[in-house]
Amino acid sequence: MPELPEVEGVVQALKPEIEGRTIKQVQLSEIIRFSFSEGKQCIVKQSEPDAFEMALTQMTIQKIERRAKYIFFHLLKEDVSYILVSHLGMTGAWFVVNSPEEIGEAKFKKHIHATFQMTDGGYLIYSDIRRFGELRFLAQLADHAPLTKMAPEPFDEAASDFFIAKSLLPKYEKKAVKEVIMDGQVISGCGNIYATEALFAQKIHPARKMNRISEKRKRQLFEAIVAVLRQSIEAGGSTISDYRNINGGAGSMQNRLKMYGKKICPECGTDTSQMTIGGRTSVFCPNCQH
DNA sequence: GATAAACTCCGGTTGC
DNA sequence: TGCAACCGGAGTTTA
Repeated sequence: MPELPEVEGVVQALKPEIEGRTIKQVQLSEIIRFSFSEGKQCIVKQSEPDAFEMALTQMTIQKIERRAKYIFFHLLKEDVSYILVSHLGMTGAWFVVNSPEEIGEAKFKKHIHATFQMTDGGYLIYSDIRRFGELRFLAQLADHAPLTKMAPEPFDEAASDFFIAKSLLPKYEKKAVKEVIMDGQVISGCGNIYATEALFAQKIHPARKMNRISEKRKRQLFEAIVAVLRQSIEAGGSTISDYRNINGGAGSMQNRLKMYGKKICPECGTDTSQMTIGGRTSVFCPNCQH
């Protein structure tokens, strides 16, 4: 499942391939169309499928950037700018190919949901096995309110102070630390994998209440999150489950994970424990983490 | 009104 | 071999 480092890898791979190119034609899948006719917004949000395809035709992709776990495609048509917001959900993947047939893995080829044919030939393709991802065409980010409520990028100078301030709010102070750090309105881009790793690195129990952690420890935890995110970006992300980069390739961070998905603590050899926190499976060492 | 918990989307994977 | 249970970002709905 793609988290911030994986999305960063996708964006870095897409940039040289796609920036500056113009979309000739867009084709959405029959599943998207059928779901829409049933009243559901499958992958494509806030737009009718026909309107989405029409709107993106002749758009030039000026710039691609990552924000939290989102990909922003900055678009331009007839001097007016727009944004295509993409979230990969659990199983979304982008491919840049000369023909859709080039997608090697059957399960990705089978679940193609958006095909962007470019004016210079070639295709930008969005595939999504479980359809948890989203494509949202907007005139401006404010047209989707949650995007304006995101915490700053964890690498921003102000992000640590932002985290401290948020953690003191009544809404968060009595919650489990893991639930808080995974909230995109508190810290951007920290999903289950990296929250698990950072809490283990800091020997903090994932269920510990926020108000039972000192400011100093909170700042240390924040730094641990930033460190593990940076390390993972350098390693090309974690290849777990259905994440692939745009070449269908794999990162290596999964080999460096110390607690996520582990049965035994690598530090002390104790069997790890599991519990559900904020609706998510959480792994920790009952001996090391307090 | 603010907050929280429940619910929704889905198919590959796992376990019986 | 078949089949039900399970999992999870982020948004929406219900309590």
